Amino acid sequence: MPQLNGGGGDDLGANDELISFKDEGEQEEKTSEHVSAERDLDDVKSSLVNESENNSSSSDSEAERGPHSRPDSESYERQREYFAEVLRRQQDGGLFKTPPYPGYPFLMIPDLGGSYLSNGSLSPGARTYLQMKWPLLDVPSTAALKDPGSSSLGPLSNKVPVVQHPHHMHPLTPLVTYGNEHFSPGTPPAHLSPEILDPKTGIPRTPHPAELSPYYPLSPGHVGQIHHPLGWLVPQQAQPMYSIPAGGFRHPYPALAMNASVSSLVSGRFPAHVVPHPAHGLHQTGIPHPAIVSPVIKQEPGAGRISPTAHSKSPGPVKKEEEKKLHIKKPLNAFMLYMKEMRATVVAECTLKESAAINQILGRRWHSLSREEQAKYYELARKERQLHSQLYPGWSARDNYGKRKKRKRDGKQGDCTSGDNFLCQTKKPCIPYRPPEKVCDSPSSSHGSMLDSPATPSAALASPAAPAATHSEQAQPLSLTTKPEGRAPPRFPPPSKVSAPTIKSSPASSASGSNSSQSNISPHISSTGSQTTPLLSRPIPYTSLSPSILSPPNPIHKLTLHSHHALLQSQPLSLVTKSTN
DNA sequence: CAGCCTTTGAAGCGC
DNA sequence: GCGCTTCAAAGGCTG
Repeated sequence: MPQLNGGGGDDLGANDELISFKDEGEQEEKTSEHVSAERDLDDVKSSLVNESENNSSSSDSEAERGPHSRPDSESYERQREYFAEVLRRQQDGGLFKTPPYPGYPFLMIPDLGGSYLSNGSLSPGARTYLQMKWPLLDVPSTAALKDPGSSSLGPLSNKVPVVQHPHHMHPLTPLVTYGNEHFSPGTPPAHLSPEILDPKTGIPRTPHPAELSPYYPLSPGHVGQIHHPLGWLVPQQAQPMYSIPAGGFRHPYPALAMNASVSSLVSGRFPAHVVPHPAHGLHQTGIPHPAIVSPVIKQEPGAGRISPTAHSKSPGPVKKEEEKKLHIKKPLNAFMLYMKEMRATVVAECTLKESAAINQILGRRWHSLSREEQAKYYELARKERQLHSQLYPGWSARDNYGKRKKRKRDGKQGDCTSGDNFLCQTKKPCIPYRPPEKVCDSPSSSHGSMLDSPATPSAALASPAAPAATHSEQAQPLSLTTKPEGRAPPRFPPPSKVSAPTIKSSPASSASGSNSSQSNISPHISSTGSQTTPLLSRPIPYTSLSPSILSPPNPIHKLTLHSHHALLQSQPLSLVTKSTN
């Protein structure tokens, strides 16, 4: 299993906080394998990369030795250059002219414009190394690496050898939610272009996205690998929320991952260079934000589209046109992050695939989460919004309004006019969603009475981690119409009613001030009973699903089950969940 | 094949 | 300030 080694290199400076990932040699071996594929191109006998990788197992690390790892390394001056370059590149997009540190995967980009040595090998300066600050967790089959297409650097596809380890998610993994379409082949990073020359033509070209960032090479199939849902959050790992993970390549903001130190992320402070150029919405590194989606590319994922535009040097108008097409997605909220994280688990547990059903379960589980657990997601969401706003200062959620296909709201409302006005009072009709063959679907019939008890006791007891009180919260009565009967009142009483109104702007800040709000919870609990109003007499929604399934085992939940259903409580909730299978 | 379903939260808009 | 709407993810389903 992979291990985390705090502090990848003493010389990393800002990178000190990065975690060097070393898989007991396996990692480096695979990286070496990766590098070996490059040799098809430059036919290097004494591959510096390989050397560094092979030597990395020795006591001396490349990081420590720097350029002097090479026997012919001469001068102190060169060593100085080396570290200067390292530091500079760390702040400037992660490209190295010298082999990166061992333990960190990288892509070697031959710079054919550079000079060749007399022996035919590339001079050290003829390579550019794209440092991956997050180590490779796994490397794909050699077949993939030795794919002819990958032998030439240019076409390093998105399938570059990065596979996320299923059990170690990057803390930000759930943030990488902008789909795989981000890597739109277009949008050449201007400042990187000079760094990469087309291996065939020698003409400067725009690097393929995979060359720029390996953080998003995962196919959708890889994304859903099962892992401990909160593995990266659990305190015992003692990792900061935004620490570099063991497994994560898929940083939502690759550019930031490459440029901003973790501490900057955690603290919320962003180096000036992180702030993107407002004009085009791309980070300095040229790596598009994952939230940026080009509709065009989304429709035609084929790589063929890349580009005339990308390769052609015609910057001007065409480029602007493409930029106009960029779609910056909204940052994910806490629940979305949670869903991303937990979906695979729920799918595995319940053998469900339909997102609607899964989301129902996740919704219940979300409410059953402890305050602290939710707080983590709120914090993540807050940071994501923060990053998003940093990257796209001028972006507004309004920009995306109407970009989706218009929903058939008119149709729905038309239905309302036709009858069941009760259902029509809400945006979401209270029609239970029941996937046909739901293994996880619980004994809705046998335990229907469960619905009468507070759906999520913990929700009633635990105060939120302080999400910003939102309209959703304030409009909770509306939500109740789609929730189980007896659904707990809003866990997060509107600040305006409970605490300082200023909380709304900052979930995190409200989290810190949640204590004050917590004291106001019990009144809300008591009000639960009074909630048995017409609203609750509405058709029972999906929540016929057993709470034991919908909610993860939870002490509070157990307690409630005990009080309401001693029979069920007699067996562990987890068993109850399993038994449904 | 576009849109729906389903969840919560964030944000925008109109009143 | 409140209520409503839209969008964010996801993937099967539907017309």
